[in-house]
Amino acid sequence: MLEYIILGFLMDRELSGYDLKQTMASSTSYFFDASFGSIYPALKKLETRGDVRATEVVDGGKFKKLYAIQATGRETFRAWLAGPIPFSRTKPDHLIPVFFYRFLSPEERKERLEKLISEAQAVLGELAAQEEDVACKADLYQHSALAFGLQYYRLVIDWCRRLLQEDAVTSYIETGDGGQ
Amino acid sequence: MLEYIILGFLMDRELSGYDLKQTMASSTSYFFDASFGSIYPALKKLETRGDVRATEVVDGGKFKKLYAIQATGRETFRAWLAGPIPFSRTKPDHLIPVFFYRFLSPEERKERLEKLISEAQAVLGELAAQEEDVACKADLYQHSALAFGLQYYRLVIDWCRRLLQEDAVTSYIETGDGGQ
DNA sequence: CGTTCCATGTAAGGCGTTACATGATTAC
DNA sequence: GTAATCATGTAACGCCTTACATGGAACG
Repeated sequence: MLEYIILGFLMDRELSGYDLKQTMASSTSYFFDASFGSIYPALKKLETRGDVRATEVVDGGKFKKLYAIQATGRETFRAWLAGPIPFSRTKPDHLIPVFFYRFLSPEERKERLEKLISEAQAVLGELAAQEEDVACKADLYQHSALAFGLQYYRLVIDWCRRLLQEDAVTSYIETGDGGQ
Repeated sequence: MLEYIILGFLMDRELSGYDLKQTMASSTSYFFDASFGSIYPALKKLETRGDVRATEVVDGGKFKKLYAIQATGRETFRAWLAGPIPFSRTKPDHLIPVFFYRFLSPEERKERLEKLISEAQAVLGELAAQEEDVACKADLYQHSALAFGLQYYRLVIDWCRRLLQEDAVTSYIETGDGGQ
């Protein structure tokens, strides 16, 4: 996962390991964050694979290794972003690809979001079923945890639907044909 | 984490590794789940430590190892539940202790929930600040991810407040003094 | 009599963290 | 001059997953 996120950030501009850490801290830290201990080895691995290439520079008297994404890296990233991303119940992983949705076509985005909605609805259905047979044997706190789960998945679904709508409007404005 | 959750489930009744897996699947799987590959070694570790004790039984012609929590195990669990649990931004870990809140006193619950609220508010504040300086340079999708974060933390805060209130009412009914 | 479910466990490996080690530059 | 920040990296370890290995019982 980390490797793809790094590639995603490098899609826009060259960054060092330190830059990546800072970028994450100020943009994705509420759903994804990584330590230096995982960022640096990940960059090394990406370089070995040829997905990125490092340039050693001195910027303002400071030594830096700037990593630039290569053609194969862009391909790796695209393939990951366009491919199926397993739905996680225990982490808001669905936010990660969304962060990079600008690299997908309107059709691909629509497909992804609709899939996300159906997956979230499936879990919501399960939780709703749990709520019924749990109402008697569960205590206030277990019930409250379940209530959180229900609200959480409703939030996910509403949020996806809103994004789907906004995206359709934006695509319409940009292309004049609603992405058809 | 897993070890404590196992202890939490064993607080009520004896369970086997298989039972634990099933119990999680039908109660905590939307915020916590574990595979057999982690459950069995965890039980072994807990047994070595003396927190649980196993009894081999034959139930309906099927071999089973039922684990019973011991006094030291109850103490271990209590200490974990009453102690500070690091706030995670990337996982809804805050739900885990709540699931076992019945083992805390009303005062402890109140303290925990208030702390959770203040931690969530701190993150919400950060995200709100991000939203302002990000509004121009972020695209629809990055902005949407941030919007999800904002709504998520609002949900966490509202949910904590509601639980805090419900808990106060329940404690009042049960003890007749609101837990004072 | 084969498939599914019950039930326990191990081995290898992935993916990440914390703590450590190093050194330059900047700010006070 | 010393503390904070910038910057890179390694080593040890934690904690979990997947895949595998095994075997009995129940269902049709």
